[in-house]
Amino acid sequence: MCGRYLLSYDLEDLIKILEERWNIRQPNIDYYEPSYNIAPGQKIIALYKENNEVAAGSFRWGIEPSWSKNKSRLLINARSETVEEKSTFRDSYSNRRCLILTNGFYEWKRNGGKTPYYITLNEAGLFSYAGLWDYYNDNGIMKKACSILTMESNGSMSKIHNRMPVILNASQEKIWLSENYKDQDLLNPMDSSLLHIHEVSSYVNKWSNNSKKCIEPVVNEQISF
DNA sequence: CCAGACGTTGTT
DNA sequence: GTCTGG
DNA sequence: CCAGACGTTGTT
DNA sequence: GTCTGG
Repeated sequence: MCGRYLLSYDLEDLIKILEERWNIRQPNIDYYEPSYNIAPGQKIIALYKENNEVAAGSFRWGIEPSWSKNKSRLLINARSETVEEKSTFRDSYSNRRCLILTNGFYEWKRNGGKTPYYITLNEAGLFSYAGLWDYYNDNGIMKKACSILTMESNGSMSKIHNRMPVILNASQEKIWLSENYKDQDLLNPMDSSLLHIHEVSSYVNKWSNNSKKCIEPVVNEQISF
């Protein structure tokens, strides 16, 4: 699963990357703070198609279906295996795919307790998760929310957790956002040998802890006699 | 037809 | 809203 | 995802 | 345990 991640670039650097890599000149970002600890419900940045152009926009992390009575139960993930058939996601899958910008995520390994790990893509810097978006009604104002697709973990990721986010490479990103995307087998693309993983401290557990300390490696102390 | 679920994860 | 189950 | 709350009434 | 909030 993917329930906590980061996007820690300064706004200036992020805007530069958006222009160089996506030719986005006027990102429609109404709120951004660099974060080492993005939690469900927060404002995040994603790329989506608007007027047939790739645009950057602000989204809430967590889709809330229009019929939902329990407004606080956000759908932060969507299973890639079933996204085409589930009524909650099917329309978004057809018409509202997005790329959720990131430079790494966290996963907790259950082992009696829970140990957090920081996972990133080797040398890639900024990358993205395949996502879906939909509108939600915020006191009469329609706003955008999104979910991160998940897939079965493979390789070293499966030692930590059985699920991982769907990560797309540059060419897959373009296909994912294209209007004529059909089922091009993009939902299970990541070879986790490309991922770099290291243990971090439980400092990251608390969402309000938002600093570089979240991603600092923990070296397990050897107990010597 | 109406009633009830509709999502994911982890844990049990 | 839309689908499934009875 | 994890952390933290989880209840009511009356009085200040 | 289960729900809410970030």
